[in-house]
Amino acid sequence: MPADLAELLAGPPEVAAPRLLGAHLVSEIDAKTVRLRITEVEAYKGSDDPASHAFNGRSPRNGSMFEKPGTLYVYRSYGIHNCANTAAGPVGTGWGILIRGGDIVEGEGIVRSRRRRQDQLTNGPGKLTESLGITMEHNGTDLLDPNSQIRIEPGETPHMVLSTPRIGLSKAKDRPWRFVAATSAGVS
DNA sequence: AGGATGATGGACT
DNA sequence: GTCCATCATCCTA
Repeated sequence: MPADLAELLAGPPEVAAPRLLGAHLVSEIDAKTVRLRITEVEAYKGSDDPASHAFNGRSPRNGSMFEKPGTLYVYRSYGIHNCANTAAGPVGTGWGILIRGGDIVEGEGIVRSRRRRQDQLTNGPGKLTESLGITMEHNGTDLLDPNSQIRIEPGETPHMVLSTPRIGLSKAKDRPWRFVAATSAGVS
């Protein structure tokens, strides 16, 4: 819960990502509001990061990650799921933060109507986008604009943050750029 | 509780 | 043709 999200996201993703934990990801689609408290993120650092989609430069697919910090980058994963990132860092760097998980603050009924499975609702990047109704058509949305259908808003600071290697990668497994909010109840 | 697998689209060689 | 920043389901135990 950075004082200023725009300022935070303008910085390097491995610094901004852990501080994004606790912020809210809000979707307001078809007059249905879902609000999540972000609990799990991963940093990707463009041309400095072999695991990043932006490692080989800008392309039609990853273009929105090169836009201003706070721009939503949605990509299709394994032909089935959508995953949501926010652009970070100076324009043109291709740095970004993948939003992997969150806790539902508002709109659980909406989420349940969108998900077939009724457990494990928002604890993975594909599940999270399905729960929020985020699709490719939202690619490029300004997450910092209060008028956007998909937004990030300031939230609460987690008590503790854990960092681990990122999930599902074959490259750059050494970077501990996955960040998880730990509560007093425990972690995962 | 944990490992294997199929689904499926787009980017890239 | 191959490689995925995944998920749900179907096994074996």
